[in-house]
Amino acid sequence: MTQPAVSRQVASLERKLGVGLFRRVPRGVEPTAAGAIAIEEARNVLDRLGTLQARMEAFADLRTGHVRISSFPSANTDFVPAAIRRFRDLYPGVEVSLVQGDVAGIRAGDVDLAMLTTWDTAPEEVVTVPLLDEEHWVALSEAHPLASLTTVPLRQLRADSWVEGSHPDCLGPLDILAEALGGPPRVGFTCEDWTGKQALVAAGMGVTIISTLAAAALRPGVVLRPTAPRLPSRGVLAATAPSQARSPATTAMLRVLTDLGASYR
Amino acid sequence: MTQPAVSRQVASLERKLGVGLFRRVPRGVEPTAAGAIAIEEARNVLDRLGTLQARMEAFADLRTGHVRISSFPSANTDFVPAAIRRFRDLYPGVEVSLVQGDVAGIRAGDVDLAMLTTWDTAPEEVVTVPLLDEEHWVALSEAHPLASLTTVPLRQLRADSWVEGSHPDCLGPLDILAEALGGPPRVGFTCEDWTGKQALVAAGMGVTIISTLAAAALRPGVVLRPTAPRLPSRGVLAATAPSQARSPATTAMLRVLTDLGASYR
DNA sequence: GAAAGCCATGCGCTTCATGCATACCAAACC
DNA sequence: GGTTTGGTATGCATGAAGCGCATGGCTTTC
Repeated sequence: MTQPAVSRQVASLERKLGVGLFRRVPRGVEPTAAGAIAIEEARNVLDRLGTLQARMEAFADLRTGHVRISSFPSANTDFVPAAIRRFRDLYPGVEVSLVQGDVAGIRAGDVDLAMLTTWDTAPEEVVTVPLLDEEHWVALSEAHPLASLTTVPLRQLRADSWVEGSHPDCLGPLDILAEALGGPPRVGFTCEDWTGKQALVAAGMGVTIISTLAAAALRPGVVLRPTAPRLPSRGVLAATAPSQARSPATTAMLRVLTDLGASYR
Repeated sequence: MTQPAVSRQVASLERKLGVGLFRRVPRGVEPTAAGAIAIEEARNVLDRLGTLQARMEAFADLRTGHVRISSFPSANTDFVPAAIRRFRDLYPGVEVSLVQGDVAGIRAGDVDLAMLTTWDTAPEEVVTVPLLDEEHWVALSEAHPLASLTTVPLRQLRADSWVEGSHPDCLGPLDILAEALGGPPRVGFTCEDWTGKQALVAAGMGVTIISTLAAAALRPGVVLRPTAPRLPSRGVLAATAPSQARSPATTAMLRVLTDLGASYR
């Protein structure tokens, strides 16, 4: 800012306030009593503007903020917790929540980032980013007659009892499984969580399907085997608001998720 | 301010800060976490700006401030104290000082308002405002032989002892007095202050000249008489910086002085 | 299905602020 | 005493930024 500009601004301010702020002395200017107070108060104003900007930068620089993630059981087994762990190491000031809710929560403002699979349908207005592709294996008790095979023909599981979950991704698209089996699976148990399902399988009470993400927390006594025919793979996605409506923390979390997803390949 | 202007400003601010401040929801906007903080801090900034303005208005509205006046003994006798009294009644928040210094102090910044007479010379760059014209009388002891006259011929005071002060305005231009007397006055005493001079006069130790302003505090035992020929009158002025460089308090004091001067006529 | 709210954007305009060059003033210096 | 120097105010022209109006797009509501 050049000197004439300052000169004008000061003169204009003096006119607006109706008070002289500077006395013109031989070798420059000198604040009047009012001017000294004006300088003091102006510093206060600048200080406040500074803290405003600093607090906003804290959001932009990820020293504070909040990300709310909705996810699904198999992603919660290992992938999302690992992402949260990495995120908190990188940005300890940012709060991370795992919330109940689905992808519709993004539009409603209840969720910042939703984990999805390609078997889900995403609304039009959210952006989905592919993270990784996962395979499906059949999970058997290590005492199961077919446990010694390297690849399990699905038809031979026709008579087995199947453990399903309430979440639709638990056994995958049932029609595909039914086709491979040669008929609808015989569902012996329904269990919400992976721990319970694996416990049932380990106890020899049935077989089930486990995907890559859920396989990270495999219980002793349970073995995984590829199937013939192969079960279809499934893409895992993250859904967020479009980039201009995304918070810096959400963007950062998305980056952590894609990085982590890449390392899974 | 119209809605599109606000919309643009918010968008621009969000771009500058790198943080979204409002989420666009179906029926309007809603502050984000960062936006809520920004609003809070913005209120702080506005508060500070408000106090800045309020404190400046306190100067403009004469609820605070400072006037430094330099004056001379006869004006200090009654006129200036009365003006200060009236000023403080009108503007109790404004501090008033009587300072040592002369009209040169205005330029130097030590004095805001200087009392002058037409017998003084004022620098070019100050503004002088006439307040009143004062007459001069001869002061005699009430026991003085000429005290019974309504008008005292100055020639008859040729042989009297005169009391002068160190300040040049005490006996007025000596040459005029000398001409009226028919010769230089015989100076018997020199006394700085009016009280002392009047005491000497009351004690019959000499005579002196007293002007209108000094006459306000006339001591018992001293009488004032017009002279023949009449002594010249003298204008009393106030000198300040030019109006655009004047503080509101100085302007107000100048107004009080002119009002009070007018009431002296 | 139509109407009403509400935010974002294109467009044209005005206003404000800035920078450059310069005038002006007083002090300091040779 | 004249000249140089440090510093502020002003005329002028350029440039940018902000505003208002009108409009578009989207959603909710009657």
